[in-house]
Amino acid sequence: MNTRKIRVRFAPSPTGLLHVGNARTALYNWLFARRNGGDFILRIEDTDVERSEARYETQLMEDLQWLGLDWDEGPGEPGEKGSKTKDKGPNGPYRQSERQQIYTKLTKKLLKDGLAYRCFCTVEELEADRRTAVARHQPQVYSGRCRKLPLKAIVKNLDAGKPFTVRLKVGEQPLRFHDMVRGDVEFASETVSDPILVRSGYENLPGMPVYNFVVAVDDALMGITHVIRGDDHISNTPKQVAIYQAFGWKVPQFAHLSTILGADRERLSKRHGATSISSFREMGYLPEALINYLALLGWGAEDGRTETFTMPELLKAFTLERVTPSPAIFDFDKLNWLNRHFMKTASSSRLARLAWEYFGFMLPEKDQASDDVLVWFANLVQLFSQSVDHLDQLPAKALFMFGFNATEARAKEENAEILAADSSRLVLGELANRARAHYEPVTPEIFKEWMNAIKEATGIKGKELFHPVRIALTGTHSGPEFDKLIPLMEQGSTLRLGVPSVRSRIERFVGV
RNA sequence: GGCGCUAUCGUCUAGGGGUUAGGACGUGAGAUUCUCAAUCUUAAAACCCGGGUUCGAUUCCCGGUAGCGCUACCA
Repeated sequence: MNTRKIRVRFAPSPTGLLHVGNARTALYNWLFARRNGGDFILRIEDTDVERSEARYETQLMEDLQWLGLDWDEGPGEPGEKGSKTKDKGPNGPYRQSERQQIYTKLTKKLLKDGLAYRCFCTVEELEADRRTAVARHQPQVYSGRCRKLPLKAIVKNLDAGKPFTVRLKVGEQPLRFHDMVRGDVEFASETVSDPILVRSGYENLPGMPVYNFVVAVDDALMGITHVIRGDDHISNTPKQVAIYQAFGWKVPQFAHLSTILGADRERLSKRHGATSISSFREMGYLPEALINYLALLGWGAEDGRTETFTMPELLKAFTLERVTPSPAIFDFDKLNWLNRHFMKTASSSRLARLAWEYFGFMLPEKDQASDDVLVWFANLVQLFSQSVDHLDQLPAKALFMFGFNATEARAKEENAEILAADSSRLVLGELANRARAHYEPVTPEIFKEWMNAIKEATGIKGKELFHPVRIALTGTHSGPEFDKLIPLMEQGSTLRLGVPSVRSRIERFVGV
């Protein structure tokens, strides 16, 4: 029955970093739009002048782009740090701060049509009403005192220069809307009462419109067909519906997404650790892992078992009908699992490119690195990324590749214990003998021969054999397989990165 | 206080009037490996409570409880 093109919007306020909750809202909007051939609109709700900052707006757009969520209409592309950009799309402006005249014009219309009225009640009066309402166990709503103010009284107040707010006249009928996630929702009109549309102001100096007014106006004027947002807006929705009705606008479909909670069941916040998209990026999470995880937080595939999705797969599978209404706790473990999954499927060159920055002084400037270094590093990243949750953990794991402190390795408590054994001394002695007599690069084959020979000569095998050798080479008794490690060390030692060769490691550790 | 939303393993979820209540993360055990990670196998683990409807409710209805949200001239 509704053949209008689907149009959805994501409307963040630039008062801080984009966090995972909002990012999920953006994702669901984007998926819904893309899947149904609709438009995804980005609108900046920057009416809170105190807290809004242009740099957050830029950051916001960069975060969305990083996630792969592009918009059809909105404030252009992110500009130079915090500079405002030109609108893209025919329904702008897309910043609420630039839409004031629109709101003022519509307020006048409402007033003229008798659908809204000036309210001269003071904050103190309102506060008193509220207190009595609570005492009487009644809803705290506006009494409607100024609704029936005779014209004479209004003129008198205006002449006296009294400031006023503008309130909407809400009718008797219950306010209903359909929620695609929760079904039909209904509010009795007396629990909504006459909401303020415009803050205190004067005839010649109108006040600022309030949020509920501007969202409804913007959504309607921008032709939004589906409002997908957080469930903290459910209680606002009847007010917005009343506004739509006053203007005679078609009420959109709503879909209210559940809250994302921390492990303590409180709303997820900075207190729970990293929650902003940019912090996840900085930690070396892959965008596709975050997207996949966010998709799973409050939605499940139809087959009830698929957990990993690429973006095209998500696009195919996602429907609003399968979004769950109950709140979800953010599970860092599962995110980590997904990130490990996507690190395995990512190409080693991409991983290497992303991981480069975490290695700081260990590596040369990226654009000055030779191809040999690039290839070597890609191999290193591929090997070590198997044992990390996210990329920024890589340098700690691979540190021993770049330098080797024999004294420190010996001093470590768990190492000292192993090294103290007679068998270890024997093994390392044998190893040193072989290394001394060997001037060619060590291959995994040669290394294997050494180990076999040592095993024969000493009768030591298994842990007693490998543990001390691993410590001598890497400084710890855990790490990747020697087959992979040995070539990496040998190749690395030719690259002027300060990577010690196998032989030099042994020499440094055992002594010459 | 009022209004609203929500309720299946620890977590994310599937399911739905009769099921061995399924999957995934995490956890335990085992296999593998020199070790860690990975991988494979395997185990433990859930329908908030009380009424009603019904031959039968975890599923439908009502109530309670709990959590969360809104209750602003914030967004």
